[in-house]
Amino acid sequence: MPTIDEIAKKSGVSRSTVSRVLNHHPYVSETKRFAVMQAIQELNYIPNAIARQLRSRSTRVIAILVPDAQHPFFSQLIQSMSQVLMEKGYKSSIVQTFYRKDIEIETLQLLTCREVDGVILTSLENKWEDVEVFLSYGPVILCNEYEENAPIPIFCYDEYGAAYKAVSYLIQQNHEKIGFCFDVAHSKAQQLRRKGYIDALQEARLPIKEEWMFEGAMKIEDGFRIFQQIRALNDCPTAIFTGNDQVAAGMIKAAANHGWVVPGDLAVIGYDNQSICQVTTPTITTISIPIMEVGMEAAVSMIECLSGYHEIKRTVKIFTGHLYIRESC
Amino acid sequence: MPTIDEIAKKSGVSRSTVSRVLNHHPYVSETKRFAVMQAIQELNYIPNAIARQLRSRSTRVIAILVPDAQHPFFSQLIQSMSQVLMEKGYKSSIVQTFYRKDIEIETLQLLTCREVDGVILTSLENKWEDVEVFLSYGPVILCNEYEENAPIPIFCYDEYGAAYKAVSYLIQQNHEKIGFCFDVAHSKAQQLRRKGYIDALQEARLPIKEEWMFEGAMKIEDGFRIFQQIRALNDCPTAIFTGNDQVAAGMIKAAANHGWVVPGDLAVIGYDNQSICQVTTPTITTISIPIMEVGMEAAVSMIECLSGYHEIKRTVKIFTGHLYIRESC
DNA sequence: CTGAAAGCGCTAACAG
DNA sequence: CTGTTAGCGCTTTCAG
Repeated sequence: MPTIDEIAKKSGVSRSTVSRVLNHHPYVSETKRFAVMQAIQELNYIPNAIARQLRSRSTRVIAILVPDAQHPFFSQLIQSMSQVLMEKGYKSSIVQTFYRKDIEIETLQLLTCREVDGVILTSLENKWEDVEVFLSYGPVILCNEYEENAPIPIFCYDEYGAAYKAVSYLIQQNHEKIGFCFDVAHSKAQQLRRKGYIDALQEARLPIKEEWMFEGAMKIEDGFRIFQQIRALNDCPTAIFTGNDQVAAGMIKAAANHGWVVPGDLAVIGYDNQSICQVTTPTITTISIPIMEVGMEAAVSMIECLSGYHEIKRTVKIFTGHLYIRESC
Repeated sequence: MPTIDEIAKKSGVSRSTVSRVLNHHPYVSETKRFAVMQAIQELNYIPNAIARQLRSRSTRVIAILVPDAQHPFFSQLIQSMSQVLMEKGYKSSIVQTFYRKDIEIETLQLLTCREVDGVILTSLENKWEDVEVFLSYGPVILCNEYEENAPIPIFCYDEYGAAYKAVSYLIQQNHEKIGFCFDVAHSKAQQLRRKGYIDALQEARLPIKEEWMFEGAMKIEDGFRIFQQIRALNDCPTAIFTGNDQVAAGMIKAAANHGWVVPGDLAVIGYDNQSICQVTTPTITTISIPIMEVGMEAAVSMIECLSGYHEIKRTVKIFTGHLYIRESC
């Protein structure tokens, strides 16, 4: 593995000159540039990235934190962010928290020790105070999560509005007993959704029952499980806002397997508008949100923060979801 | 951002001593260790990771190359690999090739410039000769792809056997016109699958028609599209080996939308045994393969290569898939 | 047990 | 236009 010094020696120039041609500086004579290029070719030289990073104090790596890379929602976010970052010459380091606080903090520490240039959080496991201390070390961006007063760029959905819209639609269909699913209780985004759900019910003077709210709703299997929980209830909801399409798909299938008719016996509404909505029977009515767009905007914003064109300050961009009606309610 | 020198100064020792306590060396007096620890605490010091990496010539970062992080198959692989790597103190840098040759090469170059310690390839876009040149710079592992003679660890599925098994099952059900889907033609794994498909047909003296083989089969939408292609054929197959569950799900739904009965009018068989198999109507008969296990083993193997316990040599571990019968054929 | 010194590979003033 | 020089922050001999 040749170093810059070997190139310098071989091409008969100083190491600065080699560095200059490497970095496309002007003011290098054609002769020397050529000699250097040739040596680089011959020795098959590639500059050591770590040494450069130490010098330049920048790694061009962005950490993207997700709870679970396997979930379609997050993998879509990862895909869109990575693509934008790559196009701009940044690499993305994906870290899964598995909903664990400690992993989130450890990753933020990569900022402190200069191993990454920035961090994009797609969920928030810790209290904001515990995250805030890292802000002085580099840009942190919130995407898909909301935090009151956080002085950073935030890209999120109108969770309140989406839930309100979904539940209102169910009410409009004459449902009076409506359930709600969420993933983790500590998420602000989920709390906003819950508020939308409750407000819609309250305005319609419909019953609000704790036993109609189900935690841990992320995957198809959770849909199976929650259907069983519903079935076991004395007083079952007739409609449910599942919070994501995977859960909706699982619930629809579990219901069918037990002879329930969807939407007749149980109306189901999803969230995200993923492809899976189109392949279940019945197909899934859902909240359509611009996942890729949000990922891309967050990535662009990160790059802007890093280019230092403007100081990092609180900006909140809220993306609106709209109801996409199919067959499940 | 304090450096090791500031800690040294503050705690009244040399920078070597600070380094020693940082690295849990023995032979540091309790008094000094304590003083250093205190200074670290007070100044909130975290060692600069890049400087360490430059010194130690190791980044503890593994690049994981996937064509598309959004596809459930690859996101499962990513998840399992990342988890194992994280547990062993490695970070994973996910790079999507989007099936592009140049991105694959660029990522392998990260090995050359020491920015990553190893590379795991979950697909292979370039000719092997073009990848081989990077082997001298660090461990490269093949996972989910096969390459004759590559002198590296390979973890893959018995693609030939799986396809043969699936197609034989369809033949057993008295199908005589059987179609085949694949993602990209240059993949060795896909070529092996195709061979299994063709051999099974040949042994049963069944017709082999190029027009029953469909390229670009990756996602639900591809299932929709390929169904349309099938429908447009003068002579339609009565059964199809879709190569992945997403495509199977899409095809089943498209068929139903056009009044076809699955499996009556078209028998469909998937691959991967993902959760989606359980939510379609009919549910999907598929080839079940141990995706997570393969990912984990590949990650473990990478760590072993890096620990240098044994030299890197060709090892081929083939995982067997088995037929998981549900309703779609 | 501890400190001085050398250097990982590269960049960027600075002075020609 | 080019070379010398001084580090980036850390680890690790090598002598005490």
